Amino acid sequence: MNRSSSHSGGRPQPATMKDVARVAGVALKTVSRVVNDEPGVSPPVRKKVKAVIAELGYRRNDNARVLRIGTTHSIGFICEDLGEPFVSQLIRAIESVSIENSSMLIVAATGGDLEREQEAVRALASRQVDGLIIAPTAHEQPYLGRELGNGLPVVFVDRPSLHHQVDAVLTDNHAGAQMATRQLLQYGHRRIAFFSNADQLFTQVERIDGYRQALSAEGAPFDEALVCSASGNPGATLASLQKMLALAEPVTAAITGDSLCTYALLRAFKAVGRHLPLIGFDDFPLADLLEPGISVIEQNPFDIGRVATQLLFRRIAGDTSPPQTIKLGTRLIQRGSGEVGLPINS
Amino acid sequence: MNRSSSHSGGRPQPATMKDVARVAGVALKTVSRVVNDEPGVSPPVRKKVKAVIAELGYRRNDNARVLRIGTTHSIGFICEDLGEPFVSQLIRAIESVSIENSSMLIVAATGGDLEREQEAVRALASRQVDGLIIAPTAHEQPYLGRELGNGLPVVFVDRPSLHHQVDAVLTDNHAGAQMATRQLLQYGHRRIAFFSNADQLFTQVERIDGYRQALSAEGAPFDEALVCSASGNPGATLASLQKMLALAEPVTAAITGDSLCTYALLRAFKAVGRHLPLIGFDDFPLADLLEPGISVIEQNPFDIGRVATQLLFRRIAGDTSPPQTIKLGTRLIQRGSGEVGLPINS
DNA sequence: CCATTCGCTGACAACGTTGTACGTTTTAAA
DNA sequence: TTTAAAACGTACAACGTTGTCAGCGAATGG
Repeated sequence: MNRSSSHSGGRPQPATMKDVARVAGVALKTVSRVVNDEPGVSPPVRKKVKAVIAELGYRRNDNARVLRIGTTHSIGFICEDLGEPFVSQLIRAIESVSIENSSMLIVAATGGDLEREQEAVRALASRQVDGLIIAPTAHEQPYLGRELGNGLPVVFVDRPSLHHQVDAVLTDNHAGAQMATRQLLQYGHRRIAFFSNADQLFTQVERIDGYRQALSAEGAPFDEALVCSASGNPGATLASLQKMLALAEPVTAAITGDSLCTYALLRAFKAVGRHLPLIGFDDFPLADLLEPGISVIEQNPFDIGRVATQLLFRRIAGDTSPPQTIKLGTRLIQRGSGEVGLPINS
Repeated sequence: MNRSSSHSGGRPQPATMKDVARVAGVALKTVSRVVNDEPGVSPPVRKKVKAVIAELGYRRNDNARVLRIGTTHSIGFICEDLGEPFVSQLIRAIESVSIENSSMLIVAATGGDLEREQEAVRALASRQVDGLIIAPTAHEQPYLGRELGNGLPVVFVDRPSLHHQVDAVLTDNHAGAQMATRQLLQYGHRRIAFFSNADQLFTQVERIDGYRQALSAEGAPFDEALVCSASGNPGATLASLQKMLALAEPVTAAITGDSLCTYALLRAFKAVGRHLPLIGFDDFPLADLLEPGISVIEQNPFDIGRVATQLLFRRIAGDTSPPQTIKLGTRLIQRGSGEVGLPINS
């Protein structure tokens, strides 16, 4: 059979070490030594082998290698949607740290479906990834026990695992929301709305909780009527806003749970012809160019990814200290030259 | 040695088919048949084997499988920066089509370094990916010959390969820029600037070329002084803009080469206190909420990724028709209620 | 001159899986 | 009952690589 590189139709069979050995007239193991830069091969033989390798276009088959060696030098990343800006920065960081540790990155999206999440974990585990980074969809990962039991290192990002003792790297959502709320309270606001898009989502729950806690710490009443939890939908956001403005004690400021909510609320502001002081979770491009500029609580997805991946590689290297949860701080970026602090009704 | 799942310290050895066979008291191949749902195993035996699999937490080792079967069911994606919004949508599409074809996606970033690009191709090829999607950094891929010779299917996205006969899926940058230019010309503009961020980049070259061609088709002179090619840098953009405004025949409208340029130019507008009619390449969130709304030429990175990946899987399936270049159209999104069409100097 | 070391090379088994070939038992048809 | 075929089960070799060990000649030491 033709095992050479370029000529003849069909998909040519790539050359193997055996082929190289045969053509070079040496033993298989000698080729292996040359390929892996191992000592014990005389310069002339080494040169000859290298020439044949180039001639045949030989490339080492890492799958066979893995079978022998045991480690794949690859990690997996599982999330809901690879297209989100937050995830995009996560991936960038994960890949970058991964390459530093000479590993490759396999990504998988679940679309928020728990079954696909399980399927992804199964597939990645079958491929013998050295470790897994998961931005989980749900609170529970019933399928994860087997993998953890098999010793697969796993780090959660953005959201924790509630039922497994696993490393997690999260944003300090609670503190971030508190910071935003306190800021608005400090400028005299008492009727602060919270626009969230999914009130069962961990990050959103934490943020609403921080908001709530900051309110009560300042003696401001928490009002269910000032919480909108369908803010992914622009229509629902507008309706909510109108309702809140029509209250006996109308809303005077707002916090949004993520950038989609911020977008939706900004559109609602435009629709009602009125702009309220607003602090949004997540920074977004051009936030400073809008009139007024939008203040935000900035998370740092790149850092989350970086820290998580570094932790993962420590686990892969054998670190068996107890699982830890790392919370990364947020930053309040004030924009709009004090808009946030405008007195009520201005 | 302990090959069971959970107890005992250290990293436990995962169970193998051999272990399952031994514990279940059947032959290796019988376990293989059960695992792969092949016929030829009686229900009681099948049940017994499944029970042992669950008991030992056995999981098939796909690397060994690959060695036998030959196909890894994985594809690779190589780009400059995994964090770009454009790339993010590409990945989303590629992963999605990949999963439909029961393949996983391995991603690699090059940071624009040709050597790392080569390294990534080498690594992915060594891992025996079934195919490769590349958003190339440079015009040349000197290293690619070996892989193509070895029969590795490759599809380029966003930018073509100039020296290899390879499939490519691109945006019709030329037509998009022409469309934008014609639109501005139609409203009477003759002094249209082009703000690009890298004039040697394929996409930017194409766009400038389209712009240039549309100008000359309408008898409008092309003026080197109206082209800024360092527009990634906000400072340079501002300086350019000021220079263009100070010309004897000053600029009256602008086209930007990508969203970063758009951002930079918008900031420059703000800095000089003057807003020119603008059509930007690439849509961006909130473009409609700015005052005035920003018109854009919209590309569709998701479609590019989808089409490219579908093409790749056709190649993987054995399609040997000649390499093709697919250009996807753009769409002009008009915003700002006619701002684009405002007469000069309004 | 023999014994020992050293540098180089090769034969072979193993990694975990699947395809092939061939037994053995059960079932159905003659 | 006999015969054929189906159903079930097993043994073995291969996929491409690397670790182990042994062999060989030459150089070194006594």
